[in-house]
Amino acid sequence: MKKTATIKDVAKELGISVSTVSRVMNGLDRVSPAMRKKVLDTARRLNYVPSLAAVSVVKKQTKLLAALLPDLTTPLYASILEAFEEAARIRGYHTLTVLSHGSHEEEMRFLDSMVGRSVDGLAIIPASPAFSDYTASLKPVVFIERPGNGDGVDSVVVDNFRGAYLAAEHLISRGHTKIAIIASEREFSSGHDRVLGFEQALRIKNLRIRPQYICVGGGTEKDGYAGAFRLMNLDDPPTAIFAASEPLCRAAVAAIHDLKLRLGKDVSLVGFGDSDFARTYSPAITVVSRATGDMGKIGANMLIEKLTSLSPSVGQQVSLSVRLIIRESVWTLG
Amino acid sequence: MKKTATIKDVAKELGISVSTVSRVMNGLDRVSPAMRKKVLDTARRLNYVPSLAAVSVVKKQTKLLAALLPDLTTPLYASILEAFEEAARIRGYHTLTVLSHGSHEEEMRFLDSMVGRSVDGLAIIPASPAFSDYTASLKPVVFIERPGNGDGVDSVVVDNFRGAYLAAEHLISRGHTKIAIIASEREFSSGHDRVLGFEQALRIKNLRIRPQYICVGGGTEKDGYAGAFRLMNLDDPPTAIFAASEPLCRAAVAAIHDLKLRLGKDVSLVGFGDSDFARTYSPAITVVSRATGDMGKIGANMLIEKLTSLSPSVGQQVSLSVRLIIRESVWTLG
DNA sequence: TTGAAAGCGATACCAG
DNA sequence: CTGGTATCGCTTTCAA
Repeated sequence: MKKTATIKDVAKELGISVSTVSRVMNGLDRVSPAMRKKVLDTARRLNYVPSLAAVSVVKKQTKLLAALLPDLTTPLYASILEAFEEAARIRGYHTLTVLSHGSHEEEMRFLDSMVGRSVDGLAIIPASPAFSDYTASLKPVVFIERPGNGDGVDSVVVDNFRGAYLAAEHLISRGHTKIAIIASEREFSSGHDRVLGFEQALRIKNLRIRPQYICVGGGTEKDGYAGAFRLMNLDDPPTAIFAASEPLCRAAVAAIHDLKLRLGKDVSLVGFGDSDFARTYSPAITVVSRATGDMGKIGANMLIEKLTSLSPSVGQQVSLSVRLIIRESVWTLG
Repeated sequence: MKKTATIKDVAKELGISVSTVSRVMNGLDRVSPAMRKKVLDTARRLNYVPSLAAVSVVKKQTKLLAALLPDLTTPLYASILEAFEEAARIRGYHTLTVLSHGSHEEEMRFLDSMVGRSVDGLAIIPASPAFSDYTASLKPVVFIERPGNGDGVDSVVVDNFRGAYLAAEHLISRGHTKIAIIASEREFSSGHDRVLGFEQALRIKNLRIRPQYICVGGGTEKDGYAGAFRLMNLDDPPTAIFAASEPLCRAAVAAIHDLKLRLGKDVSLVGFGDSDFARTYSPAITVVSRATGDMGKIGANMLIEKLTSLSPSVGQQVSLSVRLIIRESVWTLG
């Protein structure tokens, strides 16, 4: 491991002061072109790069952003982080990634460890509903995918209500009246909003909301499978299902398959969230698609804006629009 | 933003020296229990947490690991990073994530930016074959998923050769003799090894390797689709296909579907790399599964071992075993 | 235009 | 056991 040279090494090598080297490295003026060149040359020759650690001690900023998210195997989160990292890097920031695995304890541990770890700002995809405003007083924070519940915290979320509304509306427009929903309550706000949007569509179209068609429970594939199974075994089963998350959608498909029902014929389906699965399954599945990448990108930009802006806007809430991707899993009735 | 207190604040508050505060915070002995308690209390009260930036200036270590990978939308990479982060965090390290998006320029830029950014070690999932030994002299490095090509660099990879061998062998054991492979050459070493393993199995079983069945090209879904399409339109098409990567497998399935062929009946298929898609498609797809999480975990542990060990072993090569998950996409011939 | 010196936040050695 | 102080690598007035 060749050890990196320090600013002193460069200064000594040239018999000049460290101040000058510092000026050159920071691209400040007040330094002669000749000197500048000499410094730059030996810096390169000695393989000198300023230590960010030392810089951040004095400058009190690290060009480091921390991102907290539940996991990376959920494509949604991976996609958000990917866009976040890219947007951050473009603006000169690096991204520190921490996974909470859905545990609120881990989330709190993260917050603690980020106080000392000098990061400039925090991006959080909460796993638990209970994010106190402890966060707000700490460092600049932006919540992604779910709103934080402190006062004046920024967040960028997807329009879950409207997404669910679109899904139900689509089903209704295709002649369905017996429509069920499988949603997760564990997803707190987002899951809840999807149920509301769904019900709103039925209400507006004057369809009756049958309690036995509202299947709200866990968010795992297992839960979804059980839910779909129960729904299709009802005396009067629905003709269409809205599966309000990717795993639930996958599970519904599996249940339908196992029940020997033909997807898109015996029963129609709309999912929430696009995926390779929905895209390539046969029949391909109609879904509500959210701009997942945008969430990460906008999140990063909002955060950096807060860091650099002199009058940081606070309490900003961005809600991203969704769109319906119509494929082959919905049958036209009547 | 309440600004964090410094060690001086704590010392001043108690009218003691910073040395003592430092000792307490670092859990050193040589400090009276009474004093220890007093310091701890006021530290908490003042919301004091040692600045890691300052610490790393003097200690020359940051407890920060940098991970470079092509992207996160590839589930394999996301899975590796997830396991890496967790293993690292358990051992007290944080993970800095940087994405190369497959560009070697980005990879080099990463290396450069990591010199100044004080990170203790580097984990790299190379996107390009050309990783000079520039890396070796920089900081402790471990390569994941593909071997680095410097001398004495550590790496943890999957046994691609054996995986492909298993896939072909399985197909052969089910009576297939006309077996094709769709592989990517862009995946350099890993793709190459898979072709070799595949051919080796045929050779050992005394099957002829027909050049027109060896379909080596790009790694995208588009490439895979074209490949499968071509194969099945041959005068004498294969009865089985080994798709040597996840996207290629998805593409092959799509092509087979579009050709109105029945997967698992008209044509058999084995994929490389498990996925939700392979698991939930109908028929479910037989695949070679690699322990993706292990790669990240082992990678992190190897790296940390190098950092902490007094006599770091170098040039270590770990090759992870694979296994075949038999599902429904392979038909037993006559 | 350049240099000297103070300071950032923390550690560690040396005294007492 | 506790305090003083040099030091880490770098930035930033303030003089020259």
